[in-house]
Amino acid sequence: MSADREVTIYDIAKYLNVSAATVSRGLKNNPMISKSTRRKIEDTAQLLGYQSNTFASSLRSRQTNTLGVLVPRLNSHFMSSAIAGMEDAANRHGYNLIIAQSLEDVEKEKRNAATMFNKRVDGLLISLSSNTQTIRHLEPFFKKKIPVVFFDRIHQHDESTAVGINNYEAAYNITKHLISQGCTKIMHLGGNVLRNVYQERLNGYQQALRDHHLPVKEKWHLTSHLSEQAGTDAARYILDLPVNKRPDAVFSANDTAAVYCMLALKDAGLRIPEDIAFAGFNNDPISRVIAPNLTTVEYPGESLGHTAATHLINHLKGISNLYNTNAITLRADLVIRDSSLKNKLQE
Amino acid sequence: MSADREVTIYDIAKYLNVSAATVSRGLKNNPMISKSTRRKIEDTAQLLGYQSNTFASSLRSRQTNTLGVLVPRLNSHFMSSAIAGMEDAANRHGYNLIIAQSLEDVEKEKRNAATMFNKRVDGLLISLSSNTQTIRHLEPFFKKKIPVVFFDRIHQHDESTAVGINNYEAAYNITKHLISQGCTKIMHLGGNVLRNVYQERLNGYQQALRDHHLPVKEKWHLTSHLSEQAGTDAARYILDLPVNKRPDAVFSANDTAAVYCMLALKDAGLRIPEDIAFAGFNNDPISRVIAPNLTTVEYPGESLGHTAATHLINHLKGISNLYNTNAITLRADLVIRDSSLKNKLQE
DNA sequence: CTTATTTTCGCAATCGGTTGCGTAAATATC
DNA sequence: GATATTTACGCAACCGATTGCGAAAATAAG
Repeated sequence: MSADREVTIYDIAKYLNVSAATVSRGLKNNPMISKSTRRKIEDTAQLLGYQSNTFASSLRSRQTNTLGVLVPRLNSHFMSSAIAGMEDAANRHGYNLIIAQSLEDVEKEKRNAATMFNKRVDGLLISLSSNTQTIRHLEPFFKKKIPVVFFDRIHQHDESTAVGINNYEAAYNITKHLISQGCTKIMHLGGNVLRNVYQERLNGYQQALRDHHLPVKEKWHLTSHLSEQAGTDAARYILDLPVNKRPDAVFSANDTAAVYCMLALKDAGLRIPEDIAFAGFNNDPISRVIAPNLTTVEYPGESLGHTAATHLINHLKGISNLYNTNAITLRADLVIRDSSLKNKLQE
Repeated sequence: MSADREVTIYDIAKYLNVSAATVSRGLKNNPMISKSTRRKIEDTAQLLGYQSNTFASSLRSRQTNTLGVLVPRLNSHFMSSAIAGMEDAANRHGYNLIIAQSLEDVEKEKRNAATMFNKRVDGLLISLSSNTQTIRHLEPFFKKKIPVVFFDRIHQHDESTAVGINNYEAAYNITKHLISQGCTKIMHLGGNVLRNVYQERLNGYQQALRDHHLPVKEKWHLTSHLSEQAGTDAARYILDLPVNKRPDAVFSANDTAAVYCMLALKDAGLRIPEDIAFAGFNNDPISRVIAPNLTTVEYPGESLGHTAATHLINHLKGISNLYNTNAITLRADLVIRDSSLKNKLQE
């Protein structure tokens, strides 16, 4: 009854006059142990209130059933959905998640990676911070053959899988859509091109312009953190242009910037989509609240997280081999809404 | 150079001709070890590429530097902000977070609690699932003196602290505000009253009505999951009422339901706030995007998470004692916006 | 009733740090 | 210069579960 002393397999062993080895095996349903003693062990464990000690187990067996998750920020709709998906997949297979955020700071990312390594996570799920240049800080993982899966913000690497969408294609298609609506002066609000997602969205946007013989102007490409403020600033930028030089459409690399740009332009009296059409990216909840509803790209956070985690776990369980899979690309459909439908009346 | 063999303190010890005990102490900056050998140990650790093994440490020292976080859902703005705050606080003090979600299911909450216990978290941060009745599944924590901090969805308990806001007061004040705008028929969209937050908001709403001699009608109190669908359903409910029986204001226990109710009512031609005023709860991003902007209560997720985690860590470090603190109440101010300002023109 | 197999289990080493206690060396005290 | 303190470190026993290998017990084969 003493509160501090832990109940161990030795207590169960003593109680049943068997060895700790037998108890250990019995608890793990090892077929080596007879059905009857296995039952007795389980019953006694229940009776004594035994709780397995994960450390002791991890120390010896060299596996933790824990996955590390390293993200730039936790509090965005996309990211929290992705993590929800991961948690669901992990939980389903008996894994736990250790989560840390880099807050877009490489140094913190490095420290967090080191911590995860020290905690001996069985695998790592990572989305890079905006200013990460190399992934040398992940070397310890590669060296020790700890599987790494990149998601969303990817880095090409031979020994890991990248889970995401075809950003190029999505951006290309949404730009094409704007062009099909009669827009010819399309501006792009982009993120740091150090990150593949923003680089690819920029590329898709530019290629669509070129393919439709529209000019690619540097003035129409604004780079920012895609924050609310960035959206508002972009609106200011547009309003400061001479009226005849203003874009007739904006494609933003996320919904937040798009929405706050729209809000400011609406305040200034511009009509959407008549004066200026809008398209975003992510299908964030705010895109369905803004008036008019924002055309965007469905970025399936939850299933992306679920897929990434499941892929990692399958590798750990030996069901599949991660090293053979270079990339997993999820479907990311266009969600056409009123913010870009200039031809609505005609149709 | 063999890839599998781990570098341990014994390797460092052998390299420097000292004992492993000295290395262990040196690595932890134990003053018992001289400055010079401490430096040598650190240098050698660096040289050999030593990475501490957390399990071995946890096994012996009986502490994991890990906090368990158990929430109903990860992917809401409030919750992901709270977790971001916790992560920040934890990281600052050398703690890690293990996160799991109950998906509003008690059984999953129980299983997750057991897992966290087995993982020997140093402390637990929990927000209850909507249908949790008792907290017997947390008994192992209390018995073993593992500190538990409730946040948001609280349960009163002698040996744990509850971190949240004064829901009663906030609801009272926001209802009072609606009354001050001339509203007399105020409807309430509430959540499951099993959870304190929804019970208290309901109480505050009702008391405000009574204090202003307004009737408290059961018909004007809808209980739901406060989802988007619930908001839309509430709108349907309102529209189905005879025009002269319709409420002239809605106070929703969250912003999501409020916003989707607004959208549906606007579609039906009702004017906000002229025909029907609106107030929500949480200050979710969508509340600043909907037109007109939604009056709401600022629920500071990030600082709430930060506070809860810091409080827990301070207890663990012996800086303060959690058992002395019954509750921590954060400020939750009203955010008055256009959705409720009927007197705007007059003012 | 032997001998060969299969089942079922125990022994003991191991995983990698941590820590109470003891002691030699270094420094201080008178 | 002898004794009292302080400093710096080593010894060895843990922490609690896992697992290769060997062996006893139970069952099958002849």
